[in-house]
Amino acid sequence: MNIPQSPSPNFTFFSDESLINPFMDNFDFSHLMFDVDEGGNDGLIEEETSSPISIVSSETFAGEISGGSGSVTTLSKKESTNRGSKEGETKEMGHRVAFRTRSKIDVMDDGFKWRKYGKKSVKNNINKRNYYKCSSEGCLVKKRVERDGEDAAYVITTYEGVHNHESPSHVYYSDMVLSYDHDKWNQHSLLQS
DNA sequence: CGGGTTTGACCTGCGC
DNA sequence: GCGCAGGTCAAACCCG
Repeated sequence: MNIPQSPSPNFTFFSDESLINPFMDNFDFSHLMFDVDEGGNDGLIEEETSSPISIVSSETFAGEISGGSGSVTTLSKKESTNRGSKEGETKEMGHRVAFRTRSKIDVMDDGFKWRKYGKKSVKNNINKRNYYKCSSEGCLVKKRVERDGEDAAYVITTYEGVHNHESPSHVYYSDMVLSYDHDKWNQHSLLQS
């Protein structure tokens, strides 16, 4: 079983509440979901058969991993397996990370610069889904942001891909975050084992 | 003027 | 094959 060092190598800004106290006035974690290249089949997937991003199933872990303040779920990599051979060379879907947070604001500042490129209404959700790309040159990371259809107080943010650069925030916080991640993923390791 | 947002059109995959 | 839904494009627009 392979445990990632981070759900998204360059996405670490949210990882420590102490780093973003002002921001935490506006949201708190409800769920953390992630998907990685390897080890994406370590059992948790089984609960995601009906939906790659199942908020309900992730509740299962809420109490176990951190006393209910948050949860972690590995997502099935449906897109990659489906498209696999055809688009594998063009799509850099190595990582997909989804967060479900309770937030007053739709777009959370994760330290990266995003450019909005689309907005769609999706089925079973009265709220629109927003599509963002990383503004950095050559960086293909994408982000989807949508309000939870069942509870608009929650925002579902999905990251796809890996940044090929560091964010300003990452530079400042990397040291602390690294230590945090280590503990966090150890927890995850225990959970899965 | 450059960069970001908006928004309708278009493309693609999937289920029937 | 067709229709639907999700994802992306790109022109127009906005703003600092």
